[in-house]
Amino acid sequence: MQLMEFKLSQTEENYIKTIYSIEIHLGKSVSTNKIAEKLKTKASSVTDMIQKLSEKKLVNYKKYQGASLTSEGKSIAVKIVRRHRLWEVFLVNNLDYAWDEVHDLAEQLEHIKSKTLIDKLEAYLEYPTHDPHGDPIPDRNGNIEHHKNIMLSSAKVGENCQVIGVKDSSSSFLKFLDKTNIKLGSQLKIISIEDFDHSMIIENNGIQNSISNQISKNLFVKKY
Amino acid sequence: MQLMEFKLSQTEENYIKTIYSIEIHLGKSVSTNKIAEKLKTKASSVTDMIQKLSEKKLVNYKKYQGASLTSEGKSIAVKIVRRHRLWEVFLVNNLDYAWDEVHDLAEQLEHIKSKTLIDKLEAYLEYPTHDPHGDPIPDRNGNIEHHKNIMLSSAKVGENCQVIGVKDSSSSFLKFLDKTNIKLGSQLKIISIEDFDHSMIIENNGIQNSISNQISKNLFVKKY
DNA sequence: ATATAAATTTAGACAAGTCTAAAAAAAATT
DNA sequence: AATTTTTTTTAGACTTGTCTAAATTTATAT
Ligand SMILES: [Mn+2]
Ligand SMILES: [Mn+2]
Ligand SMILES: [Mn+2]
Ligand SMILES: [Mn+2]
Repeated sequence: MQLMEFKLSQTEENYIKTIYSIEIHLGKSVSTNKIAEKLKTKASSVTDMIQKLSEKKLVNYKKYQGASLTSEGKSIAVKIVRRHRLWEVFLVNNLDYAWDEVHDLAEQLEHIKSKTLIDKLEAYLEYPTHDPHGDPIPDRNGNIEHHKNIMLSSAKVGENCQVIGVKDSSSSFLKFLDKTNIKLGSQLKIISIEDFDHSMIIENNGIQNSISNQISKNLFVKKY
Repeated sequence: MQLMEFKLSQTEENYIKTIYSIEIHLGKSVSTNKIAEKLKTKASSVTDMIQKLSEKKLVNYKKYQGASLTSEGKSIAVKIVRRHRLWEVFLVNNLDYAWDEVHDLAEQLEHIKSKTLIDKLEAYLEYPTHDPHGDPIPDRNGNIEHHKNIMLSSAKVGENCQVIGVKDSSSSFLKFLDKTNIKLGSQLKIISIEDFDHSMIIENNGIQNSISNQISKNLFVKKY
């Protein structure tokens, strides 16, 4: 059966993307309330929409059992994520936005409909593999690299880590990182870990800083 | 009275832009039917919308008298035109689209809401003054150059003209120009004009071509 | 096992924008 | 001036997506 081309509304796309991101995160089907919370809408509205998406075979749904994406729904979600992240790259690399400023704009731009636009944008940006927050960009066929979930918080004293992504993309978190001079690529050495609250002293560029567990739990790193 | 910031829907913006372009063209208030035709909607829908825009003081409206933009409405329209044309420049200059492919995409992109995006895009594009069809781009204060309405059709035998814009931006017209090797900046010499149908023989880059009146009426030129 | 609490779904209403059909006004013809 | 035609407006219905309030189901706690 060939992939039908769907013309989805902006709203439908937002629901699909939201279900996708929660499902990835939790690894199981997504509750009505979770979706409502993330979309800042009401549970009753969510029920309506997932029933509609279920009729379109984009969502698996049984009453009171939560929702999960079908493979077709997942493939649409990945396309939306691809558009979102490529636009974020453009905004940061070309238009000189800071990494904490681009999310809301990308939320709009990801819904622009065109058969050719995103591939042309990707070529213009020279095929970036990650967005400004370190998240992988799916390729044109929907293949997406798996984020290895190593958080800074799991590192041990004496280890060296390189920052490769942020879990929380909120402006307040990103601005804190700017202030502390932590960016993608930063090389951090764990000097010590406080038993009581799991805060860490890290060395970054020769400078030592204390970092709360709240922070270290939101930084993806790779050890080296 | 200070300029209120309006949050208009995409639909409202499209009505305003449509009224603007017809009003500019005709120089008088715009009939319900004309708007309906251009927006491919029904007259009754148009009546509803212009009444709504009238309540918002963006449109002057008296029953059965057609609609015209207030100065506030006009200022909004110019902003939309600015966004449209800057996006068209980006699509052609940076993403390698042809000039006949960008209109529908710009129709979507012009509705992206942001206080900063368009000025940043304009800077990135290095402050272009005209879009790919030769139409002037309003500056950030809403000032827009007046197109001098000299059409190629009004040129006389022996005169030299430079193409500076197209009146019709339809894909079929633009593709015809591509085929005939006429582009913005092309220098045309009028070799002869046929009395019967006002078709012209023009010389372009050393090559002579016959051009119908339909064509010459849709090319903005300046004489030199 | 029952009672209580929490989550989910249904029912009914509303706003935005659209449409068709009918009524009213304006314009064009005779 | 009266009639016909065209344009515009109104009335009522429909769609998408939202909400509140009430009903139902599932989960939790006694
Ligand atoms: Mn984002
Ligand atoms: Mn991102
Ligand atoms: Mn255009
Ligand atoms: Mn244009």
